[in-house]
Amino acid sequence: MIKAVGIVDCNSFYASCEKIFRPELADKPVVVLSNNDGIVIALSQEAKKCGIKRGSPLFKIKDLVKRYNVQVFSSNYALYGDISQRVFSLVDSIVPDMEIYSIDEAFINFTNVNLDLAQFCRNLRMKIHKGVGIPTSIGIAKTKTLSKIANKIAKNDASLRGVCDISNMADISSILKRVPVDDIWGVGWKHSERLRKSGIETAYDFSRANEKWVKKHMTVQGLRTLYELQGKPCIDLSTAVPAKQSILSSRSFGRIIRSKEEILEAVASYTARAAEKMRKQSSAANLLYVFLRTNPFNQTRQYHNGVQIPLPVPTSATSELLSYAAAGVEQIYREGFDYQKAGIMLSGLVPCNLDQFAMFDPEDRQKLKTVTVVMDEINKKMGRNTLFYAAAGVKKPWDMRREFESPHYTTRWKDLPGVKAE
DNA sequence: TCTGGGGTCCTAGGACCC
DNA sequence: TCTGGGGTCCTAGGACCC
Repeated sequence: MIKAVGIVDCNSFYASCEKIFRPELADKPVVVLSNNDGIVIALSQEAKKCGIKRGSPLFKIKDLVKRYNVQVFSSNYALYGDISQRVFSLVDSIVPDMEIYSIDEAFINFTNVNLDLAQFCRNLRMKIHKGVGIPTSIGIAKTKTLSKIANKIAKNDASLRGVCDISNMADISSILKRVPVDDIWGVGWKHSERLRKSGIETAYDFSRANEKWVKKHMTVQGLRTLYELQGKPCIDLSTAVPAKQSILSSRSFGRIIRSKEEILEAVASYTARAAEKMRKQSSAANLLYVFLRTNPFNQTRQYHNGVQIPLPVPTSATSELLSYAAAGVEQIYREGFDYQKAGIMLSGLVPCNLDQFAMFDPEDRQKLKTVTVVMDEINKKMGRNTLFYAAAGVKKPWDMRREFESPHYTTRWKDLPGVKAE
């Protein structure tokens, strides 16, 4: 039996998405910023060559942007989500079995497949590039963790033409010796520091580390990573998309906010978004968590606080959640702070459609259901926030900055790219 | 002036029960 | 008032990912 797993990873995904509709940017440096145009979260190969790093605040790279004429974009998640769907529905139509892992990555199951995997994957890449316009890299190995390592090699070695297959290699120790511990999937900043202190510098060292020590300091998750590096699969491929267990909606404000009224509006708007996401997966929440905080990077007086509110009956109705969220804000808000961020989290999610209702329930659920369904339908058809609750405010002084936003080419009718008639 | 947002998994420790 | 082990359930917080 052949046991192999592949990972398809879109190169510089957000930056590549922006390039699709702007062919003249094909070989130009492009960066994409976080919400509020704060830091760089994605950058094209060309931008990397200019010396720009992921995570840099925009104000710190202003000079480089100017000198190299770097194209700057605010993040446009509607566009990225749509392109992602196109990429992976194409992949899904070609491969035997896959698991979407993130917006720009999917694992492929090659167990019991009799194919020249490298050749198959080179074809797959080509089809994605031709069909959607996104460049990808593919790594193939015996386990997920090793496939991530192979993927990195594919990205960095042009002679491999985007695909690296190490699934058949009898001895991969020479490869593992070249991978620093902090490049291992599942080993983050904290653990790599501790590992280095114990003399474990590379993936090879880690694969031979003491199991008890690893379990003690890195829990069973660390142990799984260790086995995976040894070629023993421990992290399953799960092709079904599991329902989310919690849903978070939070934002830094476009500017400092002091008044309770504006916080209430912002939180109401986040609540509406979270509730919408929750209904999309047919869940209802048992628990609502609201938090707000000042900017931890500033020297100003700090205040972080949050409150958990148990909901008497699991619900997904926006109007109902709004009133609990507002009560939460009332509880934790203190006058006299420069607030920078707020958010809400819905958790204790249970499967539920709006047809169900509890006995002894004070709310008129039939009415709530009708209102909610109609609003969701209209917003889906006409664009987000066509209909919204007044509690979310109209002026939105707290809304994020997006100075460099690209048009919503694929998700907003009026932004469809035009074709000029001759 | 300016530093993202949205998730998951795991464990330790407290509350509570018998 | 003091004494004890053992079990379950829940939550906060840490670590990780993209």
